[in-house]
Amino acid sequence: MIAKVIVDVAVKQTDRMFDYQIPVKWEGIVEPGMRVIVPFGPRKVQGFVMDVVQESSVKKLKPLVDVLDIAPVLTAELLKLGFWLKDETLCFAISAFQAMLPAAMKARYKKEITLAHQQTLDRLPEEVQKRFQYQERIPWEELEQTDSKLLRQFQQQIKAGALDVIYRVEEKGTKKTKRVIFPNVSNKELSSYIETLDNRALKQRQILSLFLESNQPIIVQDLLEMADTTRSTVKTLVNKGLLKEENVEIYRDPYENKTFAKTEPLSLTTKQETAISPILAAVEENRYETVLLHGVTGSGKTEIYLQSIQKVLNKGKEAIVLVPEISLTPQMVSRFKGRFGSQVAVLHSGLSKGEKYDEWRKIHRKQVKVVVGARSAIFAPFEKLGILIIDEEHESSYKQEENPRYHARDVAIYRGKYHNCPVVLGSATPTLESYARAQKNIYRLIELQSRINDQAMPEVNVIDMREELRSGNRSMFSNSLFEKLSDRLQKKQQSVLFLNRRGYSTFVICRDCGHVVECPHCDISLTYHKNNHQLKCHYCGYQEPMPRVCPSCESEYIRFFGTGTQKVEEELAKVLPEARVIRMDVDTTSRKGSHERLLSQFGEKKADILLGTQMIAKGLDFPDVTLVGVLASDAMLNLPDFRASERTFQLLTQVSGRAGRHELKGEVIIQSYNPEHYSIELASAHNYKDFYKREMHTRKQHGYPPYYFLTLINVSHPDLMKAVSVTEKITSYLKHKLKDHSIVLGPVASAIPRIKDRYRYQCMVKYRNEPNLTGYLREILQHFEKETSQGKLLLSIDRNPHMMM
DNA sequence: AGCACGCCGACT
DNA sequence: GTCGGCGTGCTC
Repeated sequence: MIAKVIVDVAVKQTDRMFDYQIPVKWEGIVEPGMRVIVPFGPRKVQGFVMDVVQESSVKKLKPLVDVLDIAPVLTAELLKLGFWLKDETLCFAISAFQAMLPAAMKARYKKEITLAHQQTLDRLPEEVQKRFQYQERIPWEELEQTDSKLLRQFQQQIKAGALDVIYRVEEKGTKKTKRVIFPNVSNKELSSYIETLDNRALKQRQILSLFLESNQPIIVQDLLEMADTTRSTVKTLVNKGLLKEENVEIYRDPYENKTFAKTEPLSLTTKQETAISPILAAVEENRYETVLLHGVTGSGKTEIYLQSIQKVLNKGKEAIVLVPEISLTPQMVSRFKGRFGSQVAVLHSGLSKGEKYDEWRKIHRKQVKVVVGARSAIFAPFEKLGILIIDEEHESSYKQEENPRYHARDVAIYRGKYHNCPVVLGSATPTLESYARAQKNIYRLIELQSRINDQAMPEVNVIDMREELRSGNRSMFSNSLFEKLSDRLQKKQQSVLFLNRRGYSTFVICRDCGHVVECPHCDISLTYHKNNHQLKCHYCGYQEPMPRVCPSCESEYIRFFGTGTQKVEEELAKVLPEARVIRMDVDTTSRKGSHERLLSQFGEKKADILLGTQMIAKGLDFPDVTLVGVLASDAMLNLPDFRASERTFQLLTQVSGRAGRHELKGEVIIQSYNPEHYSIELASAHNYKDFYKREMHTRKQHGYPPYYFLTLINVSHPDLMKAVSVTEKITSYLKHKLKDHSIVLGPVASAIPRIKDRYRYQCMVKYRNEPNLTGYLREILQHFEKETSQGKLLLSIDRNPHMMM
């Protein structure tokens, strides 16, 4: 039997199947979707079995050397999906498969040197002998670090056959095990043995009767505790052959110390009833359908998800729920765990590699029926999917920004069609793409226009910051915001202050000559970090101390500019010294669990003001928050991205949704330098529909999605001229090949023209119908293959880009 | 990606 | 004359 294998070498030349002989002992065991270890050239690599066949056109096949899985880790569906992803995103097959599995399952490769078989040490050079004194195997990296003379000696011995090179493949993830004890004989024998026990053997008797009662394996620690005894007693019984010890694999449960209050389905409002019925119908009829659930913040979308999932579970099927990375807060997790208990696995970036691996294996072993997770959870290896839900459908985190550059929404729809089940996209601010599809009846549109209990939407005031400036207020808080903050402080209500850092970073500028300190390797200004008084580049990590005088004109008036959360915090302390502030940003939430901890502190009312970046925009639901302030609402508007308006609208709507979700009425203050901009005006009026119409109009005018498809080709090279000329070649090739009404733009420098000493150029294609474009793009990759594989030239193609930079 | 093979320049 | 540079091509 022959296995067709995709090997773990992500380059063009090996992006195909290689045939291997399946040794007789594994015939019938090796199946498509399993991981194997195969010899590849002189070394060994991991691979995925794609198919098992009878014949091969290759003459001398090597046998595969190991099988890593008992059951396939990729289902037949996922194998097919992998090739679809490869076609769709122009990535290598191996990259597609690796994206579907937890990182812990990726192979690690080790090269080591050992003494050849039957070789004695004394024949080797002294230096070499020394190295083998304390270890049988010497890691290759260790040798590479030593002097070249020794390295050469080793190489000679390898050539002479006295030393062997061995290639090992290891799994990154480790399985955690625990020792359990269980009876080695029948219950009958056990009880009869108890009779014969000496009267002094109290503990032994106790232990054995515990097993008679429970009839199942007991973890050693638990057993010791239950019988209040020590290892030696247990050992005695094991030695007598009555009990047996064994290691069993256990799962790390990231939520093991938390209890989730069991929740019962809430009774739905009439509006929710109407909204859920088409979803339930699709579940019932095993019918694929994509439903766009457009519900304002606080309209009760989650309860709709929960009850739809309940229906799916009742049918014996499984569910995947995607939530944006950032909102995988305990609040969201506990709603799912509370309703479905141990049937839920959670997959998000807050977990360690090992924890993710364990959660994934729960899915693989069908021990759970519901997965709640970030983007990659869309690949959960379920085989009886009954529903796929993407909450906050518009979130940019659903698009992967590295190969394979997929969008979770597309994968969800692929899987929904495969499993004949509904896909639900939920959002208060759907992407224009999705809403347009709903308008064209490609998706079914379900709208929830009002909040639960008809709670009013918060009142939104837009403050013109130019006016403030004119009237002499140069602080970052408008008078109105300041007054409201003090008011809440007095009433002992809470406020949330939102600072959008993207676009407004704390760059350093000289007030005399206007010189801005930039990164020497990237064309971007450095950001000031207060804690260590350093200037840092966000793209390459370069750091330098904050200069005391301007590097250009030596003026002393060099200051940092812009508003970081740290700066806001300081200002707050000046104007509202009595306010207790919790600051949430990358700096304060980098440690594991700190995100969660800060939020719960705020929830316990240990602070009056929550100040933060993007990460506090979504999903938070605190009853005493009655004021939300957005400090710089238009920071994003000026980014070089055709979605800037859409992002601003989404963000403002999301942020406003944080206020007044319960009995207390909410109020929102939006500070802006562009108050008349339609994103800001319409967001403050809670008017999605008009925003949609308005924005669709601009998209049509400028030839952007949803009217046009987009493909972005990024070229980067250390040599500026080379970067330009390659982009130029690509651009003219595409112009030549594509239809006249398709638009090929370029070569243009990227928004950040240089990162890590590489010049960056791009070519953008706008088109409506180009069935052969994928082929042309493949041609381009092929044409530059040699140059890209040498590492100097970097080409990346993004079909449906979300980041234009 | 690794690794071997092979062809040119500067060294014991 | 050999060592070692890295361009080229292959991996079932």
